[in-house]
Amino acid sequence: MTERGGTAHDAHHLHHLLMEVVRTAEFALMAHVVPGRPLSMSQLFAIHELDHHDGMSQRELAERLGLEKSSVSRLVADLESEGLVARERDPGNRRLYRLQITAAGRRLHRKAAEVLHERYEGWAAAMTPQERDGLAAGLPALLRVMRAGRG
Amino acid sequence: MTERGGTAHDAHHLHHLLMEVVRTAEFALMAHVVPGRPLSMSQLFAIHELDHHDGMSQRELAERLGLEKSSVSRLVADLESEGLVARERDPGNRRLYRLQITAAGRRLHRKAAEVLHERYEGWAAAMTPQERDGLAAGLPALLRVMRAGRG
DNA sequence: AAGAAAAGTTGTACCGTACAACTATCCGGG
DNA sequence: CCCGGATAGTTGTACGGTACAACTTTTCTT
Repeated sequence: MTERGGTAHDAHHLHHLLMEVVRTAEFALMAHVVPGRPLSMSQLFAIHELDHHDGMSQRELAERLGLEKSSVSRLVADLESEGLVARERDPGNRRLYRLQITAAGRRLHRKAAEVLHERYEGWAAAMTPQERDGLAAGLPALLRVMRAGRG
Repeated sequence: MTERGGTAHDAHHLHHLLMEVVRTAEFALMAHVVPGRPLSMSQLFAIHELDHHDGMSQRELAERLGLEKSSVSRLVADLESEGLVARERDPGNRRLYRLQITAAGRRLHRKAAEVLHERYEGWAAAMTPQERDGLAAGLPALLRVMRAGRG
């Protein structure tokens, strides 16, 4: 790694940091989100989307989640079997489902959001204001540039 | 942004950001690291560790990677079968291996580091200095607090 | 020397995912 | 009106990455 200019060292440093974040964050974020109910990140995302956009089709959900339709088919089937979402065929187009979160699904989502909120607040409290501000500025930027790289 | 204990909004905001980062970063980081040779993140980590600490045992590697010894056993067996690492029993304690990266392993690591370095520099170039500095301060802090959360 | 501990291996299972082939429904041009 | 193609979803299957438990081999302790 030839050090030329200020960013070369940064690059090396941040490359390690990023890999560590990827390896650490999923667990730190997702572990024990809801006490008796293990939730995968995709499940949580799905519930979140469904709580915000009622009546989505599975195709649309798949797009939002970045998953294949078959994966979503099974994902939703799971959630349905636990009573977290309801699927009804669209009467005007019986090919597609109108997905609706149930009351139980909403409760779960609310609970998860609560837990995650508290978790984040614990983390935030353990950071300095500069660190928090740094993240608040840096993470969106990071997402922006990572996404720009590969459409 | 975070001053005055107004962390509630931040918490919500950053919770989403984090989840997005987790979902985005692995792909953005790991895709096409070495042209003809798909590498998992754990494999890359392993090669990195082995290039820095010669003669590690599998147990030690497992610790560093945060993986179970059986997973590492198979991981290393793979790398060995591709000629990227060599294992020899320690003559002074034949229970354990002394893992050594091979010349080919070193070349691969160097290549991967190069690609990732360029990739990061592309990202860095698309960020403002504040954003870069923010990440440089925020990511280590994030790791610190996420790790503190669990033993 | 006996038994516990340590390093690694193997069998098995699970989760999340993708891809391909399939069914069911709908739509538009002959 | 019907048929071919598009669209939504399902099912079969496979794979990568991981963990856990049971096992072997070697070493350490008493």
